Amino acid sequence: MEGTVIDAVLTASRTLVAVSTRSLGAAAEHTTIAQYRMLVVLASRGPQRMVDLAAALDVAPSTAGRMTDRLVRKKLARRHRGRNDRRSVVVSLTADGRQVVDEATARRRVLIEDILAKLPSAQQQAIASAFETFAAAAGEVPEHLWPPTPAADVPPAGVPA
Amino acid sequence: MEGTVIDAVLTASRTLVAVSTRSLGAAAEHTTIAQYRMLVVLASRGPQRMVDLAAALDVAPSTAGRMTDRLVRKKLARRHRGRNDRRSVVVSLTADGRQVVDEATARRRVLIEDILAKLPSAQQQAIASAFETFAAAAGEVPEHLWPPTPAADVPPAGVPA
DNA sequence: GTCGTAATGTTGCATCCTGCAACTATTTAC
DNA sequence: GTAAATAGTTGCAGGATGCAACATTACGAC
Repeated sequence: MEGTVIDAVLTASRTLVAVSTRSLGAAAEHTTIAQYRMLVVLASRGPQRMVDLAAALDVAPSTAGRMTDRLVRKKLARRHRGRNDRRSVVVSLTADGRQVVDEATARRRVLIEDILAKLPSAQQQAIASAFETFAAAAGEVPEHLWPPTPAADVPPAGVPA
Repeated sequence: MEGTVIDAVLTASRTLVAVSTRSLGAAAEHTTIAQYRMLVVLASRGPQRMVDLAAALDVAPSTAGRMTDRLVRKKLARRHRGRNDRRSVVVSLTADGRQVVDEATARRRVLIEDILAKLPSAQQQAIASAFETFAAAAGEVPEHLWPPTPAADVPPAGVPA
């Protein structure tokens, strides 16, 4: 394959990674990147068991558990006991947690918009098309139907207390 | 501005952030992401004063200092005393440090190549063009002339010991 | 030249992130 | 009904991070 193409993607990659990082840095006052990643998973996939959450984040269950502790302390997430399987713990977003995710995404949009605003409309279209193609090849879910599930901000089913 | 364009970029952004993360996870055995970021800055900008390094990474000087401690312990970086300004400390890469950066970049190239390989050549060209335009608008240095300076792996000038 | 101020790093302290190993509570398989 | 697998939590250890306090060095005003 031609190296030039990869070079172009690699360059843009650095840009976007930087944008994402910045959108968080200035973001939620005291929400860390790790915590934000967890919020995003919960927002996009809905309430998750601890194990699945850990797997989605690619961290050890103990890490996911303690991260959940902190999010709960900040009222960004909740812990529920699974009723089918009483071993399991289900973590879900609170309204506050959802808001943090929404705001961060909004900030990122602004940063990207600032970059695109420098270009004529025709080039913006070309970029949209190319980026869509790329994301599709990578098997990513397109933004306009993201998050995949509305992710109801409630426990999976009636939980006693 | 049209939301669709931003959506496309945002989607591709998630893809690339994931790729970058993965290229490190499997990467240097015990080099963390933070350490890797520092190595990249040193590789791309050459030896840096502690203050500038901290600014480039957007962390506090104390963090940069302690991160440098760890990199030095692993023989990936060196500490020098500035001779013009004896307050300053200059950090530079060792050959080992440079190698870590090169290997991570190579891994990332492979991941991106895997994605692009699914597309016909024409689309690859379109992607290259669009990504270049985007990166240029963001003011990023293109990959084919990166790192900007050869970043000589030596102290800025004759340092006594 | 001397004194006050600014710049550069480092250290102490607190908090978060992380993984591994050990342990408890449940569930499932035989 | 007991053994094995699964789900979480806790103890322990090390890296990442920022803020405040401190020592050194440089620079500017006089």
